[in-house]
Amino acid sequence: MIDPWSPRSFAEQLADVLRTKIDSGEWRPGHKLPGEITLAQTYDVARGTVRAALDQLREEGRVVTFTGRGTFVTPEATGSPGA
Amino acid sequence: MIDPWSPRSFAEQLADVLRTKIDSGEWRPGHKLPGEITLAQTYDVARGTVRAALDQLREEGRVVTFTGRGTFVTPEATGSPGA
Amino acid sequence: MIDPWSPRSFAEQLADVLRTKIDSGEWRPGHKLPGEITLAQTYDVARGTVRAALDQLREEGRVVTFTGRGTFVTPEATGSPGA
Amino acid sequence: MIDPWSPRSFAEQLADVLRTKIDSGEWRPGHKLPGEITLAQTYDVARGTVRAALDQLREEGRVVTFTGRGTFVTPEATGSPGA
DNA sequence: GTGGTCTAGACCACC
DNA sequence: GTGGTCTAGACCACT
Repeated sequence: MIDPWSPRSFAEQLADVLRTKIDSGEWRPGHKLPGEITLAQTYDVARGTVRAALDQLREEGRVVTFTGRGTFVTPEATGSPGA
Repeated sequence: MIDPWSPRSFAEQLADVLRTKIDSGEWRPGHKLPGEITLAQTYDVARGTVRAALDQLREEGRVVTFTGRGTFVTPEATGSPGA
Repeated sequence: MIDPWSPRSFAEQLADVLRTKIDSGEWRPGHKLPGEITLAQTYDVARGTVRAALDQLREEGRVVTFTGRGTFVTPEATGSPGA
Repeated sequence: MIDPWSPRSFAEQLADVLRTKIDSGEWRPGHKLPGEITLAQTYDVARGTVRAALDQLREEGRVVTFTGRGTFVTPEATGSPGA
């Protein structure tokens, strides 16, 4: 899903992928995201890249993270309220 | 009552729930709290998490515990003196 | 080992039994005694009786007990220093 | 170094050991303590017990810990200013 | 019954 | 790598 030839950075691409899951409703409000390591393995990117992508989503208010607990989809972050 | 997606840890959430019962006067001074095991079952958390929550309330001076007897609401811990 | 027809109380008899194990060196300094429940089952006496016997040995300085840890033979409590 | 027959709990004993290293100046201000897992292995106790010991030293102001970095001796925690 | 201590393991974000 | 949180279980003395 991450395209090395894309003009967008890995982090941006990963953020796009995750953002889509959130906005599409695949990951609903309150959903617990996979851990950083799992995401890194799943998309074959470095952990730093995962952190950069999550930083972006955090700034957008789509996810919130809590030390020792995990990263979660913000309750009000869904683009498709229906579904 | 414990929300895994809350920004607060399980222990903090449980402390919040218990603190509210105390401050609201639902549990009046001298009231004996449910046992640690009962609380763990009631809120579906581990006993260690219950103890962490009670540790917090103990530091706040809202409850006192006696080995072999239980945990009780401190005489001066109520927010609603009336009732 | 506890004789219902003995003129000595169950607690005294149990204390005698345990004291012998200590003084004889069978239970050496630092030895951790069986738990109260185990002792009660082993000698077929009530837990209160076990506590009474242990109280006696504590007064004699032969054992020390710590909440949540257990009861131990006092380091200097052996009658047979040799062994 | 942790004595199961001590009158003090494992956590207290471990706190004693570490406190001595600090107060004696063996671990000077700013010194980074071994990680929790290392301490657990070194003293053969569970990590939870290590954390209980560190909690105590933290309350005493002898150490400070930073998530993801480690636990360090507080600048003012030394008993032997010279050395 | 109660709380107190300890174990062994897991998964998490942070650096 | 680090510490932070949580689980599930054990055994203990105390009341």
